Order: sequence, then C-alpha cells, then structure tokens
Amino acid sequence: MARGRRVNSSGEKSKKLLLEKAIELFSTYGYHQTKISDIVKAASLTQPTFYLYFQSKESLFNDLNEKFQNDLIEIFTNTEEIVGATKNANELIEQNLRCIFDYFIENPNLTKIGFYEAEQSSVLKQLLVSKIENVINDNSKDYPVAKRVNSNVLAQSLVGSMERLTLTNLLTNKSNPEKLAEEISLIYFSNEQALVHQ
Amino acid sequence: MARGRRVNSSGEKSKKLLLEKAIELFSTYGYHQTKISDIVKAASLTQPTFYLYFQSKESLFNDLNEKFQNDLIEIFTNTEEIVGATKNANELIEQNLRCIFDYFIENPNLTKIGFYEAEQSSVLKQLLVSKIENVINDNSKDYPVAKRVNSNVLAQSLVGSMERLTLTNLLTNKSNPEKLAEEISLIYFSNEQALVHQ
Amino acid sequence: MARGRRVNSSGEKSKKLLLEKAIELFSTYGYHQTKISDIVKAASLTQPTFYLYFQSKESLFNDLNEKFQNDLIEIFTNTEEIVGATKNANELIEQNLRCIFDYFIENPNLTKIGFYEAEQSSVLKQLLVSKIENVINDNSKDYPVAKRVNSNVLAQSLVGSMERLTLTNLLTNKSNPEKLAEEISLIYFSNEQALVHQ
Amino acid sequence: MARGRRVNSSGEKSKKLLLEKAIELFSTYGYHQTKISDIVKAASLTQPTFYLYFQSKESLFNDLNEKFQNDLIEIFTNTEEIVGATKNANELIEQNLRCIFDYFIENPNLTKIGFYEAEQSSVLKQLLVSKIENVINDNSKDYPVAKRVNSNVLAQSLVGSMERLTLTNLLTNKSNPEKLAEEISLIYFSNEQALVHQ
DNA sequence: GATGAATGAGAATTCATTCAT
DNA sequence: AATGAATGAATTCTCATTCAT
Repeated sequence: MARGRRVNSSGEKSKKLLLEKAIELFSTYGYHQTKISDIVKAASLTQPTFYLYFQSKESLFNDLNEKFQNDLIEIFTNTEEIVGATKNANELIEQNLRCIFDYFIENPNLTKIGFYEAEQSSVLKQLLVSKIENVINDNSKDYPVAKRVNSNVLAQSLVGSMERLTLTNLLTNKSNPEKLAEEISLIYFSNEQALVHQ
Repeated sequence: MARGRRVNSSGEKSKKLLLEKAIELFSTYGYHQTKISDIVKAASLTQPTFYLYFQSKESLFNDLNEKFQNDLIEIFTNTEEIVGATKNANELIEQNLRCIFDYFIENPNLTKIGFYEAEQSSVLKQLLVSKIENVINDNSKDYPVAKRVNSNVLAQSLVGSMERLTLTNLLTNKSNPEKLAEEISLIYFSNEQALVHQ
Repeated sequence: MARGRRVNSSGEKSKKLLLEKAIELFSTYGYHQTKISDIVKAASLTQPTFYLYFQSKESLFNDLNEKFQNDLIEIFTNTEEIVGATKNANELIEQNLRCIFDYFIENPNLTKIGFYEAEQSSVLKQLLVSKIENVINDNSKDYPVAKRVNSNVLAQSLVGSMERLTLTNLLTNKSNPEKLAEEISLIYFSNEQALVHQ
Repeated sequence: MARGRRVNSSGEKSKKLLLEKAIELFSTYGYHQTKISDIVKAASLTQPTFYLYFQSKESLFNDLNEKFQNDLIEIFTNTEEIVGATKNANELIEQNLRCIFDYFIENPNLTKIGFYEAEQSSVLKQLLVSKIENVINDNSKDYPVAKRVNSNVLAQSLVGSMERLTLTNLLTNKSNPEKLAEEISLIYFSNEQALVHQ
C-alpha cells in the first residue's frame, strides 16, 4: 500500500486542518468523547500524523486552552489601554464585554472549549471577576447597588450572566456582541446611572 | 480477602456507601475521571458488588441526576404553592432561590454533579429560566429594567448568576442560602423597588 | 514486546493468520471455550490487533459461518447445473454428495464449525434436506423404498447419515469423498436400483 | 430480611425442582448460555441453595449426562435379553430403536442434552454403533447391502439417521417411536428382506 | 434447609500511542 | 511528510462460587 508523503501535502496545512477538526469535535462532543481517531478521520489523515504535530491529545487540548486564555487576557489588557480612564465604569465594562463577545463570536468553538469545557477556565473567569471587581470598587460611588452588595458578589454575578448568556443567546446567534454587552450593562448598571443622574 | 458475605455486612449499607462515594468522586473528579474501580475502592468493596446494586456506571450517574432533577422540580413546585400570590415578584424569586440554595447546601456534591457536570442540567436550567421569566412577565410593571431588557435575557442572566455564585460563594461556604438569595434579589430587583417606592 | 509496527509485518498476513487460528481453535474447542486471548496467542499477536481486523468474536464467528454457508449453497447450485437432467436421481445425489465431501475435506475445520458447532447449521441442513427430498420426489418411481417411506423422512435420514459419516469417517480420513458418496448412495438407492433392474 | 428454612420446604423437593429446571434450560439454551442464576431463578430459589445439592455447574451437567448414558445402556442391555436370539436382525434393531425412542420421548429435554449438547455423547453413540455393527455382522448373510457396504459404515449411517430423525421428527412430535423405528428399519433393511424373501 | 451479601478470576473491548517503512 | 500495522494499559462487566446468618 502507498505510504509516505502525499502529493500536494504540506505540513502546515495538515497541522491547521487537525487543529480545526479538533476544535470542532472537542467543542461538539467534549474532550473525553472525542477520540484521536475521530479527529484524524475528520481530517482525512492518520493517527501517526497527529503525533507529528502534537505531543499528545492532552497537550493539544492544553495548547488550545492556552491560546484561548492568552487571547482573552490580551483583550482585557488592550481594552483597558484603549478605553483608559476617560470613560466611566459601566461604559468601560460594557466596552470590555463587547470586545470579549466579539472574540467569542469569531471563535465560537474555541470558546466552548476554553470557556466551558476546560477546567482551566476557572482561573480565567476568576481573573475576569477580579478585573470587574476592581472597576466596581474604583467607581463604587456611582453605583448604589455596590453599597448594598459586596463588589465581589456583583462581579461574580456578572461573570455568571456572561457565561450563561454567551451560551444561550450569543453563540446561538439570538443576540450579538453589541446588544448583549448593552443588555448586561443595563441589567447591572445603567438603570442606576440613569436614576443617579436625575 | 475471602469470598462470600462479610461479617456484619448489609446490602442497604453497602449500596448507600457506594452511592455516597460515587457522588463524592463524580463531583470531585467528574464522570470520566471516576472509574468504577475508584468508587468501590473508596467503599472498600469490589467491582462485582457494584453491579449488585447498579446496572452500570452510566445508569448510576443517570439515577443520581434524576434524583437531583426531581428534587429540584419539587422545590420549584412547593415554593410556588407556599408563597402563592401574596408576595410580589422579587420576594417570590428570592424565596425560591433560598429554597434552592438550601437544597444545594444540603447536597453540595450532588449539586456539583446535577447542576454542573451532567449534560441533563441544561434542561433543568432552561426550566428555571422559564419559571423566572414568567414571574418577571407577570410583574414587569414593578421593574423598570424589565422594560429595557427582554425578560428572557433577564431570566437567563439571573440563572447565570445563580450558577456562578453557587459554585464560588455558596458551595465554598463564603456565603449562605439566605444571604445569597438576598444578594441576587438586590442585584436584580430590590434596588429598583426601593427607588420606585420612593 | 515493543509497541508499534513489527518488522516485516503485513496486515493481510496477520488477518489471515488470525482467521486460520480462529478456525483451528473454534473447531477444536468450540466457540465458548475459545477465547480471543487464545486466538491472538496462537497467532503471536495481541488482543487489540484482533479488533483491527474483526469487529468482535461473535462477528468473526458469524463471518466464518456465512462463508461456509455461501460456499455450500454454491456447491448445491453448481452441481445441479453440471449434472443437469442427464443422470438419474441416485447419480445426481451421489455427485452432489461427492462435491460436498470434497469441500469438507478441503476445509475440515471450517466444516466442523459451520456444519456442527454453529446454530445456523440447522438452516443449511434443512435446505439440504429439501433439495434431496425434491430429487427423490421427482424420481420416486425408481425407488421402491420411497413408496413405503415418506420422502421427507428419507431425506432427513440421508442428511443424518452424511452428518455422522462426515464426522467419523471422512474428517478422520478413514474414508474419502468418492468412496463415502458411493457408500451412501449404495445404502439409500443402489441396492434397489440393482434389484429393480433385474 | 427473612432468611433460613422456608415453610413447607423440603430438601428433596428443592433438589428435584432444580434438576428439572436445569434440564429444561440446558436443553433449550445450551450449557454455556444457561447461568446458574437462570436455573435458580426458574426454581424460585437462590444460588447458595444450588450448591447445597450440586457440587458445581459442571458436575450437575455431568450427573445429568451420566444418568442419560446409564439409562440408555440399560435399554441396550434389556432389549438384548428380551429380544434374545429369537428374532432376526432387522426386527432386533427395530425393537431396540423403538425402546430408545420411547425413552427419548419420555425424556425429551434430557435427550437434547445427553444426545446432542454433551461432548460425552460421542462415546455413547460409538457404543450404539458397535452394537448395531455386531448385529449386522452376525446376520450379514441376510443383507445384500452389507456385502457391498462396510458394516461399520452401515452402522454409523444408521446412527446418523437416528440422530437427525430424532431431532427433526421425533422430538417435534411429527412422528412417534413405533413409526420412526419402523421407517428406519424399512430404509435400512426391510426392503431387502422383503425382496429376499420373495 | 435456605438466603443475603460478597468476591476471585477472568472475559471482551477501547484508546492513546509508537514503530517500521 | 505520511502511513500501515501493532500494542500497553486500562476499563467495564460477567459468572461461578462462597461466607455469615
């Protein structure tokens, strides 16, 4: 039987294909339900080829998660820089959410993996909570609710809202990044702002 | 170990022990990471004994989830009856949340399985969303925010908050059922109530 | 043993080897006494390799039986065509028996499986009975015995004789296809022919 | 839970019941497909009770077969004595067959086990062959066919006929002992006798 | 005489991973 | 760069059998 390098084949192409299929399958069926044999079958390649590009199933999964985490952390950082100190807190958070949701929409399957399937996601979410908590603390005077509810609880709650709404409304295309960010902002801040600014 | 019946052994005890250990392990390590061998080892029993009481690993897991779902659905139903039409919406929701959180605190590991680990949880959560959505719709006049944010989005958001806060604050004993239910109520409704009632 | 491909290994060779050993063991010890571990041990391979080529122990057994049945049915059909209407009944049956016995001798172990071990064999034998019954019915005028004994009984009896003599005389090499076919023919028909023709 | 001796229970009754059910199940599903759990379930008893009366599954099966063999051997012997030297060979064989068939009809399930399922059956059948062979040899002058066909082949063939016809015609009640014995006798001897005596 | 409870020993099957080409 | 062939190491599950009551 024919073996060896195939016509028109290119390592990078194969690796990318495997990566794509892996993301697709992991996000659809989960880590344990996805076999390496499934991934290579979907990519019309063979199992040894998988090991040409990835150390193991677990390391591929970790790589995927690392990329997701790095991307998200970069978004956090960038938004801070861009938005800067010019805006008030709820706009800052809304902006941040929107950027995150933009990324989610562009990488829906990776999001399902990195934000829901992976255990590492908890660290990331905790980081998000911290960021939001800081923003709230820095601007607590503007938020009456923040006087009655612990800022950490508020931030945890907000991340919980993000999590669920991303899954049910954003990734199902019932909503879009802009709209969803605004809605969350409305739920958590805008109403009060409005009242405060009366 | 010798074969046959052990001194002082009793079927009910063994079954209960296996059930406990299974809940413990599933909630800690997840379904796939928990092997039947782990469960029976934790219970100081052997694999065939497992099959004396449960059909398979999967069926045990399903049984667990079914119990969780039934318990929770019963709580929904009971709370409705008890609270009745006497209270306004946010009190109703707060009461309901509190009952749910009470159950979560009493069954922390089962909650981790039934509310987080299991795929069936999505149905349950959707049901919760529907219930909350109805309450909001019935009382939307009291909630300014409900005029700006779709009631479904509001309900999804609230369930998201529940999910996350249960995991991070309730099951870690940083908070308690009463307090957490109040906090969520404050975040979503009370502030407005207060303002509206001015 | 190291993992991975062996020197000089070839899929076809391994599959054939497994098939051979399976036939050998099934025919010697029977389906239930033959473990997959026995088969692969006999082939100097490992259990996963077995599953590379066969779906399961049962499906391998069924495949074997299907082959046997198809082969035998083909023999029935071919013999009919070749012998045609030119010969009289006992020659036709003798010819058919001889072809069958030839096949048995060439595939002694498969015969033990497909004709004795497998439950599916009963269908095949019933088919044989039908064929023979038809021949007898078509030529009953030549056979005095067929007037006193039901043709179905006669056919069943003949198949029973085949069964036993194959096992005790043919597969043990005490007899051979030609001789055995002739003997059976003599027992069932020739004597009468002879007498009738007097 | 209640344990210990049951009201109205009697050891002998339980043993007999187990024996009956074992015969029923072994004959229907075969040795390997019949689990001890099946047998005791059918007898409304428990597994340890089984071991009160039988050493093991295998030994029960062997006991069953031993009984069958002893019964059959006794029939051989008795018939010889009764029939004695007074009759000619084909009547002797017919008589013998009829007695055997009578026993088969009275013990259909045991027959399925002892004559078909068990490996030990081959010894018994060989014994039958020997007996028949002797009769044929002693009376070969009366049987023209015996001059052309080896008496062993003739005897093997006859036993094969018995085997198959018992299964297809006797145990299915399509025929009866008397009729079947006569038919076999007709197939193998009577016709010639008739002709010879003309 | 009988049972509830338990287990030793092994069965089939799966899957990530590796070797030789 | 890629593959055909193979396997180590589990993992679930079954069944005859045994012990304590």
